[in-house]
Amino acid sequence: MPKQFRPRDHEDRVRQGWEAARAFHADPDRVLEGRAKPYAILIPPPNVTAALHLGHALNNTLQDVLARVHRMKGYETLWMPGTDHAGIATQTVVEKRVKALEGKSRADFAQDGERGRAAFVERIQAFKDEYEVRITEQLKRMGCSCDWERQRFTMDEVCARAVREAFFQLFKAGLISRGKRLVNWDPVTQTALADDEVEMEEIEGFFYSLRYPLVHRGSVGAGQQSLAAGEDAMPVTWNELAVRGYPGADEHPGDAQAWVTVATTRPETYLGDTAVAMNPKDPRAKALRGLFVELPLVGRVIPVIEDDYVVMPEALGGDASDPKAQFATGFLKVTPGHDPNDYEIGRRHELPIINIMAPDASISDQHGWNDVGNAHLFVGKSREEARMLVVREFEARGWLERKSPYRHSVGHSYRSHVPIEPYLSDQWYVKVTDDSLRGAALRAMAGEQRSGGDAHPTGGGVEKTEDGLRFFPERYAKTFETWHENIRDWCISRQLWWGHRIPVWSLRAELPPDTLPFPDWPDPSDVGVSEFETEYNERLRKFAALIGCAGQLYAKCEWREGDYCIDVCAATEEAERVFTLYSKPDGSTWQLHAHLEPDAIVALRRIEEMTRLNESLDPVFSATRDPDVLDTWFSSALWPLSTMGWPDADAAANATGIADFPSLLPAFNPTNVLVTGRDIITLWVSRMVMFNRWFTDQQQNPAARQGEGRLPFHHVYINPIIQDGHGQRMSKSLGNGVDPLDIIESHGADALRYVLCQVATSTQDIRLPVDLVCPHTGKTFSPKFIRNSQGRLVPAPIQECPADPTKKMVTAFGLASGQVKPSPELPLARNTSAKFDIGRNFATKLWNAARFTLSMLTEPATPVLDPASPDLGVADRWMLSRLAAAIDAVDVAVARYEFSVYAGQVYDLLWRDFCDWYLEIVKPTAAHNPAQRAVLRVALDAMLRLLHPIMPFVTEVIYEHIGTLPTASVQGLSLDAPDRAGLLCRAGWPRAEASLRDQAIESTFARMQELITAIREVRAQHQVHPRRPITLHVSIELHAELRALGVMEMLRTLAGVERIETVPPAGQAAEFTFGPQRLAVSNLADAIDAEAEKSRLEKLIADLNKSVAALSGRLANPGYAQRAPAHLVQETRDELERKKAELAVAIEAMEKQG
RNA sequence: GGGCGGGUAGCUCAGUUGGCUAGAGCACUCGCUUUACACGCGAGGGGUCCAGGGUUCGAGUCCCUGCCUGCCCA
Repeated sequence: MPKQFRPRDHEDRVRQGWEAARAFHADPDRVLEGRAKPYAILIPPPNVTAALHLGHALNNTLQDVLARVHRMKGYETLWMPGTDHAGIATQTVVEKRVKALEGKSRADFAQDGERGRAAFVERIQAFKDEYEVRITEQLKRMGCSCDWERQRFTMDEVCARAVREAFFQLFKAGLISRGKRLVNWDPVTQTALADDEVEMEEIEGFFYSLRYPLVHRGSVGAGQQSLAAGEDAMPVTWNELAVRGYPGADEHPGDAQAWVTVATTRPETYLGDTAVAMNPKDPRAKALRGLFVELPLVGRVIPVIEDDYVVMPEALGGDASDPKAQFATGFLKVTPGHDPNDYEIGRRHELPIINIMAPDASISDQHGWNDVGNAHLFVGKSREEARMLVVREFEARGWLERKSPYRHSVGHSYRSHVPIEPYLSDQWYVKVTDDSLRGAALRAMAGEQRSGGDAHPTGGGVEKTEDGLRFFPERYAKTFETWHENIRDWCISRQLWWGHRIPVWSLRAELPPDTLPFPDWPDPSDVGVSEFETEYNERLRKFAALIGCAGQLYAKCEWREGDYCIDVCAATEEAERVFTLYSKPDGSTWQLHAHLEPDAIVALRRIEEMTRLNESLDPVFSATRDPDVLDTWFSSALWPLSTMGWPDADAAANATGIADFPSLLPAFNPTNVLVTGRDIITLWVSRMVMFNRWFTDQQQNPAARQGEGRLPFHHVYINPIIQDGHGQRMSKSLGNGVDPLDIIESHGADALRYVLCQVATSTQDIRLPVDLVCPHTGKTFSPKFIRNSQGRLVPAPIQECPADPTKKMVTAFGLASGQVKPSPELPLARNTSAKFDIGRNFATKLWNAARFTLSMLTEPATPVLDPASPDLGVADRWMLSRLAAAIDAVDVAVARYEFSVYAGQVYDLLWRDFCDWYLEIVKPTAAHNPAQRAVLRVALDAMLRLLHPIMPFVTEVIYEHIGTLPTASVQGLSLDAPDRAGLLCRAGWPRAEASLRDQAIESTFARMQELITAIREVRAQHQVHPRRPITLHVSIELHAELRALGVMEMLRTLAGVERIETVPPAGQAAEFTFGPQRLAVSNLADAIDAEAEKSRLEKLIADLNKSVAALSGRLANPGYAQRAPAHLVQETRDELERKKAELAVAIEAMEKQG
C-alpha cells in the first residue's frame, strides 16, 4: 500500500470497478421471485438548471449511505436516478443565455409561431443535455450508487407517457378542469404560479387614504351590475347625507360634495374598482344605501355595497383585537380583477371584473378595460409609475387624505422576485381538495403521527396505521398534515414553452344569442351540458375504438360566458394524431385528408353532427391545442410511478431496451424512503402521496375507495439545511456557497461524505463556517466579513493574503455582486470549510491504520477463532466486544436515520478504540500471536464494512488489499464474502451475536485505561520524557490482579512502565491514587520536580474537596436518602468514601512534599 | 398573526425515559521527528448549560413567562 492516501489516485479507478461489475444494478425479478427483499429509494431529481451544490451533496450522500447499507444487508437495492426539467427555472436561465448569445428574446421566437417555439425549446433541450451530463458526473464523483442504467428525465418518453395518462385520468374523473380565476401572475416570466411558488416578503410601503366623491347614479345604465359613465351622475352633498342620518355629516360644509375614504396600499388599482364596500353593521351604512361613488378621472360610477368582510374602524364598533381595525376607514375599494379578497366580494355581489393590466403588469386598456375616460395618462405605465401618478393626481385634486408608512407582506415570485400580480386568466386546476386526493393523503399518515381532531377519518381499515406514511424527524408530520388541511385547488398550467404540453384540444365558438345546441333542451344548464357531454363522449368512444385508440379520447363540454366549448383530451400520442385529420389547404374550407376506414368516417360524422351546429365551429379534430405546459411538479408528482414504467411498462421496455421494466413497479413501489428537504414536503411529497395513491387504487384493492391506493414510500426523511457560519442560506448572490467538486478535489469524496454525515444531526440545521483558500499560498483562512445592503454577513469583496497582506484576492461575493472582477493580480479565492479537514484526517487515519494492520498480518492468523480462547487477552476480548457494540449502535442509528450518530460511532471505534488503544497494545505482541492476528484481521474487515457506506472509495481500495489475505473468522461475527467481483460494496454487512459482547471485560479494560491515563498524567506533570522507562509501585493485591489479567505488557507499551514493584519507592517518587489504591511512580527523572508535584497535588486536592463537598451535601439532604432510588444513594455513598480516601492520600503526599 | 426548531467551551455541535464532578471535534497551551499516521501521539486549560420563575430529594433535560435567532405558513 502506498504510504499516503491520495483520493484522486483511486477514485476514478474504484468507480470504474463498480460500474464494470454493475454493482448497483437492481434486479426486480429477484424480488418478485422472493429471493431478496426490496429496498428502493427514488432520487429527488435535481433540476437541470444548474450544477449541484452542497445541499445536493448532503441529500445524495445520505441516500447513498442508506442504499449502500441495505445493499450490504442483502436487500435488492434500487436507487433510481434522474433529473427534473424544472420548467420555469430552466426556461428563465436559457432565455437569459439566448439573449446574451444570440440577442434574441422569447418574443422574437414567438413571432414564428409554433416553429419559433420549437426552435426555442430546442435550445433549452441542448442546455438540458449539457447539465444532465454534468449533474450525473457530479453524482458519480460523489460515489452515488445509483442504478445508472435506469436513469430517467421528467420529460423523457417514459415519463411523458405517465404525465399524459395521469392528466387524462384526472381529466376524465373531473378532477382537472379549466377555470377563469385570479392567479398568481409573475409579470416578468409572464406565467401563472402555484400558491407555494409565491414567497411572502415584508416590504416598507405606504397606506394611502383616497377620497371617492359620492354621487347619485344618472339615467344611463339600468341594472346594478352595469357601470355608468359619469356625465349625468349627480353629486351628493353633505347636507343630503346629514338628512339621510349620516353620523358626522354636519361637520362638513353642507353644499360641498360628500365623499368616502378608502385606504389602500395599491392606489393604481383604483382604475379597476367596481364597487366600494362597507360592513352592513357600520352605523353609516344606512345613510349610504343606494348611493354610488364616481371614480376620479375614470368617471366610472360604482355602487356602495355592503359585505361582512369589511373591517369596521375601532371607533365605530370594530373589533379592537383586530389590528386592521385601527387602520380601517370602514370603506373598502373593491377591485375584483386585481385582489383575491375583492374577487370573492365581487363574486358574492356579482360585480363586473375589470382587468387594467397587460401581462407585463403595465396599465393597459387592451385587456378588458374600456372605460378609460380621462385616465389615459396612466395607460402604458408600470404598476409602480402608475401608483406615483395616481397619488399625485389625487393629491392635486384634494382627494388624497393621508399617506402613512406601512410595513406589510407582499407575495413575490420565487423565480423572478418581483411582486406577484393577482391576474384574471384561464388556467387549469387539479381539484386536490377532493377527498380522493387530499383526504386520502391525510389518511395515509401513520396513526401516531397524526394529531387529533380528525376531519378525514380513516375509512374501513383499508390501510393499517403501522404501515402508514412516517416522517423522520417526526415533527415534520405536522407540516404535512396542516398543509393538506389548508390546501387549495392546484393551478397546474404555466404559460411557458418548456414542459409537458397540456394534452387538450379545444373548440370554441360563440353561440348566437338565445340559441341552444338542441332546440328541445330546456336550458343550457348543467343538466343540459352533461347530457350533451354524455352523448358526445359516447360517439367519441365509438370513433376512438374504430381508429385503434379505444378509451384514449375524452371530451368535456361546457357553455361559458356565452361561449360554446368542447375540450378533448388525448391520452396518448397515437390518439393525438386525430387532431391532424383535417387540413385547410386553401385557407377557407376544412377537408378530411387522412385515410380512415368507412366505419370510422361514419363515426366521425356522428361527432361532427354535434359540433357543426354553428357554422363558425371548425371540424372537431382540427381543434387548437392548449398552448400552456404543466407545472413541473405535476410530472414530479408522478416520479414514483413514471420511473417504474407506469402506465405502460411494456412500452417503456420497448422504448428504452430495458427488458425488466414491467417488474419494477410490482417489485419496488412503494419505495422505502424519500430523502428530501423540508421545503419539498408541500411541493412534492404531498403530491406524490396523492397521485401514487390515486393512480394505484384499483391495483391495491378493487374494493378500495377512490384514492386509497399504495403509498409512494413508507418513510420520509427530511435532511437538514446547510447554512453558512452565520446561519444564512448558502446562495450564489451571497457568494457563501461551497462547491462539492472543489471539496472532492481538495479533500476527496470520502472526506466530503464523512463530514456531511457527521453534521447531519436530527435537531438542527447545519452551520458550516465558510473559509477561503488563498490562491497565492493554497492555505485556508477565515475571511473578513462585511454586511451587504440587505444586512447579510458576506465575505468582503477583496481579501488580503494572511501570509502577505500586499497580495490580494477576489471573493465569490465580490464576483457575484459585480463589484470586482478577478484578474491575474486579483485571483478568485475558492470557498471551502475547515470542517472538511475532519473527514480528510479520518480517511488518512483509516488508511494508515489499515496499512499498519496489514503489515502485521504477513504471517497467517488463526483461521477460526473462538472468542473464549485462552490465546486472547483482555485487550483482544475488549476489541471484539467494542466491535460488536458498534455494529449494534450503527444498526440502530441507520434505522432511525441518525447519520451523525452513525458517523460518530465509527469514528470512535476506529480512532479511539482501535487505533489509540488496540493497535498500540498489540504492536509488540501480534507478530507471535496468531489469535491476535485473527482479531486484527476481522476487526479491520468489519470496520471497513461499517465505514464503507459513508466512505466508499478509501474502504474499497483497502479492501482490495485485505482480499489477498487468507481468511480468518471469529465465531459469532458474520462477515459474508462479496457476491460480485470481490467488491466491498457487494460484501455482507457485519453481524455480531450478543455473545461477543462482554460487559465484564469492558469494565476491566476501562479500569486499565484509567490506570494508564493516571500514570501518563503524572509523567506529563513531571515532564518525564516519553521514552524514559519508569517504575510503578503497587500493592501486592493489585500486582496479583495485574498479573492475572496479563496486562503487564500493556502497561509497558502504553505507560512506559518498565518495572512493577510491590515495595514503596526508596527514593523520590510521585504518589497518586487509583480508585481506593495508593500507588506511586518512581525513576521519573534524575530529580523529581518538587514544584510540579506540589501544583499537581494542589489541584488534585482542590478537585477532591469539591467532590467530597458535593457528594456529602447530597447525602445530607434528608429528601435524597428517603426518595431517591436506593442503588443511587448507595452509589453516592461509595463514591464519597472513595473520594475521601483519595483526598487523604493526596493530603499525605502533599505533607511529604513539605 | 399561526406553526415548528434552535440558544450548552473561543467556534461547530452531542447530551436517550430528570440521577456520577456536563462531553466531542476544531482552535488554544505544554511535551514528543516513540519504526502506521505531525492530516499524528500524550497531557492540559477553558462552560453563571440565554434570563427569570415553578415542579422535584435532584433540572442542561419537565412546566410557565420573557429575550434573542432560524425556517415554514398566512
